[in-house]
Amino acid sequence: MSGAGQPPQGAAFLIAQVGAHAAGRFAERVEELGLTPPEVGLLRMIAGAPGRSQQSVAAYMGVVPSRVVAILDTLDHKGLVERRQGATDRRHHALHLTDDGRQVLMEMRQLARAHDDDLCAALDPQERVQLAGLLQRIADQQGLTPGVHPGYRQRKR
Amino acid sequence: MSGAGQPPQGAAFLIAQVGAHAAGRFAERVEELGLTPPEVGLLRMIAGAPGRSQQSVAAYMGVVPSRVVAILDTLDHKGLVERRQGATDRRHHALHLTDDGRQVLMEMRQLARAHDDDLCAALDPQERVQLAGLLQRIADQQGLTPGVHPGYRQRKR
DNA sequence: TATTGTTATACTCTATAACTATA
DNA sequence: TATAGTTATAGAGTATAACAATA
Repeated sequence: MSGAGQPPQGAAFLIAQVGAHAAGRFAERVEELGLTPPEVGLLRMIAGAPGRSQQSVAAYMGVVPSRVVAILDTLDHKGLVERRQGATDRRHHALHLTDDGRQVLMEMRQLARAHDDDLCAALDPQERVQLAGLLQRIADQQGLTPGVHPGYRQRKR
Repeated sequence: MSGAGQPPQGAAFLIAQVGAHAAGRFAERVEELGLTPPEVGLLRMIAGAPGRSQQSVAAYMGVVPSRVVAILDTLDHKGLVERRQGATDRRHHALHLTDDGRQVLMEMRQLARAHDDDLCAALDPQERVQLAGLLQRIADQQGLTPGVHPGYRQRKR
């Protein structure tokens, strides 16, 4: 019942704490679309740069190629993406969204906006921009890849 | 190689992205102390409120009691915590840090400060306070428990 | 021989459920 | 009968490694 009586948290802990909360809430929301966060990430990636190979996407997302196969299998099975076999090199599969995939992506973006609004309900619009600006600068300085969530990443070294 | 060409990220995504990065970096750091993030969380919890039972700690951290047993076993084996059997009710184990545990906790706090500095290297001191303030307000409004990282949480509903 | 994608396997983390000892 | 802690088990998520097809 009683608090832990600790000193005020540093920025790093707060970022990790609120970040994990945000990721969890987002996962709950996209579950209503029948998607998992890794699937959403892959969908967004393909939408932003259609035609890329699985190896390329795996490298960009920082996951192992076999992981992309697994995620892609579920998206493929749901009819949201297609793997088009390369004409010049038949080993390559060019990744594209289907019409259904584009539709789901739009719903997902709408949901993401609602998620954003809920999470930032404590802030006024100006503060929200301020927060995003500060975080973006940290992201840049830390060398994070834009649009890539490190949550489902390959272990380092 | 090319970016994904997406629109600028919303605050929620940035929080989750930078938060996951921060958690990952922190995990790498405490690994040098031979600790995992859940172990660190439990250490901090016991330090902040010594003598609590395992059930009480489990409820506060939002994890299942058997999870506390597992984390506690490793901390116990490392000689950082002790379970003192309750005098009035012998089912209760009152949790306390050992001298070694207090020592490790101090090292951990030093390490946390360095982590904080590294993560916020892009910001000046004033901006850092500003960021922490904005995040704290979100944490409060979202009902997050102070000092509890939701990363290793019980699944909801 | 090297590369793309795939399959098979193992490992880690966490929760659920059954169990024990106390109350 | 109920509660604190424990043990046993299972599931989800992810990586590693072996493999097949193609270059």
